[in-house]
Parts: sequence; structure tokens; C-alpha cells
Amino acid sequence: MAGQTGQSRATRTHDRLVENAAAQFALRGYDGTSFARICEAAGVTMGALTFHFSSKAALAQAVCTTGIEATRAAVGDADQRGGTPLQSVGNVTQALAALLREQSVAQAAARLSREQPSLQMDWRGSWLPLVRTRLRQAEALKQLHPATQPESAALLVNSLVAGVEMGLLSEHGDALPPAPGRPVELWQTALRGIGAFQHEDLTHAR
Amino acid sequence: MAGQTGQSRATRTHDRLVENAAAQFALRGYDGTSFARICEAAGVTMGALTFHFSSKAALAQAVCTTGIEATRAAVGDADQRGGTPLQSVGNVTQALAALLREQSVAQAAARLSREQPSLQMDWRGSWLPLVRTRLRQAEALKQLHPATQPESAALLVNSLVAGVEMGLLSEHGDALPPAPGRPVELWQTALRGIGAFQHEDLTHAR
Amino acid sequence: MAGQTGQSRATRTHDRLVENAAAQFALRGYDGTSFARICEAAGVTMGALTFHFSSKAALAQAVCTTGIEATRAAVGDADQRGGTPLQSVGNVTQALAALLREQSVAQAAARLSREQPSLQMDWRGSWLPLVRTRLRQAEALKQLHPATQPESAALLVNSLVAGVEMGLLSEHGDALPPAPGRPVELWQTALRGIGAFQHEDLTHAR
Amino acid sequence: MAGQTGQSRATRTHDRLVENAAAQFALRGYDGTSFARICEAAGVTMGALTFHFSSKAALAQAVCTTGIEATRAAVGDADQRGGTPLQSVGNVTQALAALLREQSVAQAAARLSREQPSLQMDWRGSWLPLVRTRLRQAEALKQLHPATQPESAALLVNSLVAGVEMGLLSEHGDALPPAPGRPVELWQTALRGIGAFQHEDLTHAR
DNA sequence: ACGATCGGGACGCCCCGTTCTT
DNA sequence: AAGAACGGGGCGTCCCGATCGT
Repeated sequence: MAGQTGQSRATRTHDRLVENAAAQFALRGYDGTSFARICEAAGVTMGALTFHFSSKAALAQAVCTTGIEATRAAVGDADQRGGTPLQSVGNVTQALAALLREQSVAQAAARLSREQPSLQMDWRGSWLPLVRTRLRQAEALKQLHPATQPESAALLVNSLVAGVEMGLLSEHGDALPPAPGRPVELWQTALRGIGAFQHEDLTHAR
Repeated sequence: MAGQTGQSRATRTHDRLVENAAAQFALRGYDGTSFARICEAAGVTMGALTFHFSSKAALAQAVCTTGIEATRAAVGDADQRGGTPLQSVGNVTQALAALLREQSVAQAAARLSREQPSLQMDWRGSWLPLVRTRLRQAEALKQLHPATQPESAALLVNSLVAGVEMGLLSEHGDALPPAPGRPVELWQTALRGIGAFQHEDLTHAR
Repeated sequence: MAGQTGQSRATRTHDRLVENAAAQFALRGYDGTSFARICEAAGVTMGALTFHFSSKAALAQAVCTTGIEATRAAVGDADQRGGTPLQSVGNVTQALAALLREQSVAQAAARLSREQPSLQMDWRGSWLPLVRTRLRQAEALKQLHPATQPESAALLVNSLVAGVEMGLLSEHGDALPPAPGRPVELWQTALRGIGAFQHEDLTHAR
Repeated sequence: MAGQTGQSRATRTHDRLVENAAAQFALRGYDGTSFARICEAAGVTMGALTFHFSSKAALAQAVCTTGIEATRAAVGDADQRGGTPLQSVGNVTQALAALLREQSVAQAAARLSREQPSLQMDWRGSWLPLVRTRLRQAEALKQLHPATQPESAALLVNSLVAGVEMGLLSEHGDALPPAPGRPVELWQTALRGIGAFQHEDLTHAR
């Protein structure tokens, strides 16, 4: 409906706003982010912002929605790369870690939906159900260690993702450098506790 | 007029302030907590608060310091309950989870030192070094799975703790109920991936 | 596409705008009325509003102008129903009261010209001169009480109208219900003080 | 409890705030008055204002309360100057007119309680009941014109007061100069319509 | 012409952390 | 240790142009 050369001006402004707001929200949280800073970062005026988003909550919701959408897409892709259910869980976990590290909208969605329940957004709901399903399938196929409940494994995956989130939040330099290769290794270690056998190469990290 | 053996009035006020501030910080974060609310909760006037703490940062630092102190004590206790290095790591992890769930001052210290780097507080520094040491000892004693680096195992422990922190932050009811017994089970699952053998009862959860 | 005999679309939009703006101005005053509310009530977009009226003041002036025009017409009608000068004053007063109660554009004109002198509108100027003239005629015909100056009588009429305006402004229910028949009775009471004799039926209320 | 030399600093600031706020409210209405202007006029900072009054509504309520109090006192004085009930009504009316003209807090109370019903303030309630009582007494003493209901007379008094309020609101110079002596004369004219006889000097205007 | 979208600043109210006086 | 005052923003709203489609 817009001009054929690309997005209309409004759409461009809208997206710039969402993107920069996501970066700020991810970095400083909801309360710590001011309209003024977002506008400065996005290079738009406050009038433009309040035209597109009637309130701070509305902006945060938009950020969350796109973040959740992006997450759902990435998770779906990772899941469809095939393999056993357990391999799928591994791929999904890796995809989540990569997403959180690279796309600020995913990071923002995770943080906002956590620290502002009033937004009624649920980032974890975009991937946890899938993980649970795959783990139950793995149990049905006898691919889970006999002492491991699927729900416990889901909790462990959840903790690993939480660890990535935290690591992003507390990057003041010194401790726990997210060395490349580390996450893969971490996941393999954790998976050894979940699975029935000793797999040496369960993941095809990108 | 208060007995000289007990706390002076000033000390009592000081402690009430720290305690209530910790609860607020843990619940709403640094930015989301105002002096007014703290004073109301603690039942003291703002004049008293600014007498004891010259600034908001000073109050937060005091909260963090006591929280870190409490953590250090609890972790030391758990570590000295003996056993193999790996058992010690398990005990310490459980102790951390319990501490975060029960003492708001620990929770506040964790949150504040994470989201306000300017405070120069480091809650993780009160337990991570110990965990790292024990894991290196376990490796030296060949109690680690050959494919597991001590640092990876430390990262996993860190993630488990992060999972507990997150769970506390996002308690809006529905998802991931922290069922009693779950943490223990979770930890056993994770440990299976770390350790060289299949231990059935590595932890003495209280 | 609209018939050429009816109003053009532009004229219709214009009139809807004036009418709804009058209702809002009468109800909430100049400052209390926003473009957004007017547009919502009138069912037009803000673009249309700013096309027809270049500023808020311009819109208010248009409202005042039509309100004053309507007042002038109604007052003229009442005056030409004949009778003695004093009867004419009575008729005009009653007509003003009815107008204020029924037509929001008159009410808006009265309120706006009062509380926004910068608009340079003068609603009272649409009827006070006529009342003054009639009162002077009544004095010349010895129909005024000897102790009553025409100007004092004009002030009294002005006060009665002010009473009606106030009553409309403060309709929060309880006090001073504008019972039907009351205004007529009120006017008769006041007129007894103005006139030379005791007239029993000076007004032909509609 | 304050220093014996006079009001404490807080009380002084409080009063200056109320007084200047009253002037602004009377002049520009609730919506048209900003905190910034009040502070500038009163010579205090916004911090001081928000310390004494937690919201704009709270400030307006304080203004109304003192205005109503002042009105009640003045009206009570005028009423107790004695005379027949009708003379008392005359005195009260004159006192109200003088009050509105001289004290901005009374003017502000009248305006605010009218145009901001949400404040739950009722300025008219501070004098109308007394007027009604006196008029009913006058009727019982046969001092009212047989065709005049007490309630109609109350409405007339209300209209006269409304006329004064309006006159104060629309002082843009030209029309209806509040000539000295006029109010007294006006009241005599109106009273002729109310009373049973022709009194020549019913009021002792100050 | 007519109208709608989009964007621009300017305050307004409120709240907050802090300091100064008592 | 309490009361009072200070000044800086934050969010939200508002009244408007400038820029497009029809």
C-alpha cells in the first residue's frame, strides 16, 4: 500500500523507534529508559514518538511483540533442522543463546516481560512449550536418563537461558567472559546429565 | 533508656532501614524504589534515613554489603559440611538457592550488584571463587567427567543460580512453579553431566 | 456527488465541527477542551479540523460568532412580539434564559467571550444594548419606579442572565433545581421592583 | 508551638502559597493556572509547593476551604448586625458582594467550586442556607410580598451574587462599570420586588 | 480543493533524591 | 533526627505545521 520503492516514511520511523527502544530497554531496563534518550538515539523527536506510541507501555509492548515474534521464528527454524527430539532441544537452546546475544529486541523482550508483568507479555512462552514437548517426546522414546523428569530438564534449559540473560546484563568486564565455544561446551555438559547415553556431538552449532 | 546490652536506638533504626530497603530493592529494583516507600515500610522519617545514609547509592551499598556478608557466611558453612569437592559444590549451590529464596537481603545484593554496576558491588564474587576452587580440585582428583572443563562446570553452576534469581524476579504466578524438591532434582541432573560417575545421592539438602 | 442543492461536504463538516466544538466549549471551557475530543465527538479527523480552522482561537471565534448571531436573532424575535417596553424586556430576558438552556452554541458564546477576552468577542453586546434602550424608553414613558435608574435595571437583568449561566455551569445535581416555572416567577418578582405598578402578568412565557 | 515571634517559616510559606494560588485561580481558572506561575508569583520553588500540597487538586481544595471559611465568617458577621430578617438578607448580600470584590480567596472558592465539581467543594453552601432561613422567617412574619415564594427570592439573591461573580470575571474594561453605589441601589431595586412594603433604606452599606 | 497522515516542540503536573535549617 | 525547601527531569498532552494522497 505504501510506495513501491520501499517502506513509507511512517513505517521507517516506526521501526527505527522500536529498534532503538529495544536497545535501550535491554541495556537499562524499563524504568531506566527515558523517552528523551530513545529519541536521541533514534534521531526522531518526541512528537514523532508519541504519535506512533501513545504511552511508554505501548512502546514496550510493541518491542516485546516483535521480540517474541523474532524468537518464535528463530526457535521454529532451529527446531525444524531435524534430528532426534533431544538434538532439537540442543539446537533450540543454542539458537536462543545466539539470539539473545545478537538481537537486542529479543533481549529486550526477555527483560521487559520479566520485570514488567503489567505488560502482560510472556517471552518464555514463545519457546518453553516447544522445549517441553520435545522433552516429553524424548522421554517416550527412552532417550532421557531414567532418573530425569522431562520437567526437570525443562527447568535446566530454562536455567541455561537465564544464565545467558544474566551474562548479558552484567557485562562489566571482568568475570565470566563469554568465550566463543563456551556455550556449546556448556550445553554438552548439561546434556550429558539429561540424556540416556554419552553423546559426543549432539549439536550442530552454526 | 534501652538497655546498654542491646542495640542502641540508632543501630536498631539502621538495621530496620537496611532490612526494609533490601525488601524493596529486591522487589522493585533500584530505580523502582523510592526513599518515600522505604521510609513508609520501615516506619521512620526521611530525615532519619538521610542521617544514616548520605545518598541512595550509600544505602544500596550498605544493603549489598550485608547481603554479600550473609552469603559469604552461608556459603562457608555449606562448604565446611565436608565431603568430596563435588559434594561441596552441590551443597553450596543448594545453600545459595535457599538463601535467595528466603533472605531478601541476599536477593537484593544479587539484583543490585547486577543492575547497578556503578555501585561497584560484586555479589557473585562472594561464592564463585570458592566454587571454581572446588571444581579444580575435583578435576585434579579425576572426579570430573573427562570432557568437562572446570570453567564450564562453573558456568553451569552460575546458570543454575541465575535460574533461581530469574524465578524470583518473575513470580507472576503461572509458569514454572518452584515445586519443593525440584531444585534438588535439578541439581542432580546437572551434576550427572559434570561428574565422572553416577552418584545417586550427592547432596544433603536441608 | 452530493446533491448541489444540499450543503457541500466541506460545509457539512464545517458545521458539525462548530456544533460539537460548541458543546465541548460550553461544557469544559476553552482550556479544558482539546482538539482530540472535539474530533472524536464530531467524527472527523484532526486533519479536517486544522484544514477548516487554522487555530484553536479561530475555531472558538467561529463558535462565538454563530452563537452571537443566534442570540441576536432570538432576541430580535422576542423584542418584536410587541407590548410595552417593559414587557419587551421581560420577553427578551425569558428568551435569553431559554436560549442558554437549549442551544449549546449560545452557551459557548457566553462562556468563551467571558473567559477568553483575547478572542475579542462580546456576547452580551448582542442583547444588552437593546435592553438598555427599552429601559430608557420605559423611563421616558414613566413606567419605571421613580427610584429606579434604567442602568440599575439593566444591571439587574444582567444578573438574572448571569444566574442562568451559573446554573448551567454548576449542574452537579443537588442545589437550586431549575424547576419549570421558576424563571418566570423569578422575573415577575424582580420586575415588581423595577416597574411603577403591580403588574400581575407581564410576561408571555412560551 | 511555633516560634513566639510569629508564624513559623512553614506556615508563612503555606499561606503565601494559598494566597497567590487563590489570586491565580480567581483570575485564570483551574486549568488556566500552572504551578510554575503560582510559584513565580509567590516567590517559592516548585519543590516547596509540592512539599506542602501533594497535588494541584489538594492546593485547590486548600484554597477553597480557606475561602469558604472566610465567607462563612463575613456572612455570619453581617447577619448578626441585626434588624429584620429581610434587612439581614440585604446585609448578607452586600457583604458577599464586597467579599468577592476584595478577597481573592473568596472569589477563587466561588469559581473553583463551580467549575471543578470533582473537588467536592461547595462555596454557595456557606451562605445560601442562611439566606433561605432568613427568607422563610420573613415570610412567616408577613414581610414578604404575597406573590413571592421564599425560594424564588433565594434564587434572586443567588442571581445577584452570580452577577457580581460574572462582573469580576469579565473585566475587560468597557461594559458595566461597577460604579460605586450601584450595588446598593441594585439591591434596593430587587428588594422592592421581594418585600411587602416600600422601604427606602433597608441596608446599612458600609 | 479537500483531507488525512505524520511529525515537531513546548509545557504541565508530578515525583524524586538531596541539602539546609532547627 | 525531623521538617522544610530545592531543582531536575519524566511522562504525557497539546496545538500545530509540513507532507503527502485523492
